[in-house]
Amino acid sequence: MFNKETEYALRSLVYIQHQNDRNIRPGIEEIAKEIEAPHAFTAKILQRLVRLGFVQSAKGRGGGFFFDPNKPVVTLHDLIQSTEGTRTYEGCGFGLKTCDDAHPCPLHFQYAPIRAALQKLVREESIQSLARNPHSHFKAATEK
Amino acid sequence: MFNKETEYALRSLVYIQHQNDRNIRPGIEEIAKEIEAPHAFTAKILQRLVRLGFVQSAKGRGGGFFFDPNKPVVTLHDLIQSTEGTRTYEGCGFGLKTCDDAHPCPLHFQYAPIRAALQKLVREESIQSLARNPHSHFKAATEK
DNA sequence: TTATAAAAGGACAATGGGGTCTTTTTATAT
DNA sequence: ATATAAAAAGACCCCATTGTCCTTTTATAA
Repeated sequence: MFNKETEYALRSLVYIQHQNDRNIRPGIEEIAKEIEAPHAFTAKILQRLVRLGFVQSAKGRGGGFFFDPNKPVVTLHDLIQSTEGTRTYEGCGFGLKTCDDAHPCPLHFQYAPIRAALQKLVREESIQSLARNPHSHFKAATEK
Repeated sequence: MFNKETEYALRSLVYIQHQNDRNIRPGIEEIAKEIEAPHAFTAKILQRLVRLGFVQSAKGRGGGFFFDPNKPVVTLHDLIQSTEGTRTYEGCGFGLKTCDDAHPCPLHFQYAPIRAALQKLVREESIQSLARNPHSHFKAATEK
């Protein structure tokens, strides 16, 4: 569904929140290993996410990544907006600049409800909701 | 939703079928102009689609692109498989190699039904069904 | 049979995605 | 204070996507 940067960002943040909930502030090596992503690239991505304020970091001994519990949750939509953009679930499936019920592309009435469901998903789910999802057993992640 | 190549391919083929239904075999200049895509790139894409047998072409004066009415319809899934691949609607939303009901990623139960709807869409809709869709007014297409 | 109209083919180029590697900065434990 | 552990920063690289442009082949109309 999403590109590598978004996937690594998503998995990293969920892992960080998951560990934070256990009073651990994981470092980049641990994160990259656990989510099965290249560590240098993951570092770059997290660096950006820290600059954007999605997550915080502490340098030096005992440092690592962590969330400020006082900040609002980070929705998938927030995250995706900052990485690959929302074209995937906000644009016209046919690629038209203007496409709506009044001027539909040939795919419009079939695609619109799916796109709406995607939008609902990314706006309702957050790093926190995923990290605390009792139905999932997220440990390591892998991709070809 | 899809990348440029897929979008241009999709719009080109739908336009060709639409014109064929009016006994016209459009040429590359006309197609590119109508779907608002770069003509040289569109030519490259159509060249590939001809080689793959999705559509046919005639060289020389009075030439152009056309579908063989005796061939089976080209589903969106067929087309997408030949361009960007089906990762968008077949992979795990979280990027896990293995993710199913038994070993779900944190997004699995929310994403699975949407992915299934996407798969249904691309398998049920075809170039032909889109070209003949009475509810759409596809003329020109545009994208930023 | 020759000029012309069209698609096919191939070389090239810009941009962004997906990375690596090394150095620098910062914090902390000793 | 100093060695050490960590994140930050920046230079660099490869390749796929997204194109352009020029030449060649093929068909047809005149």
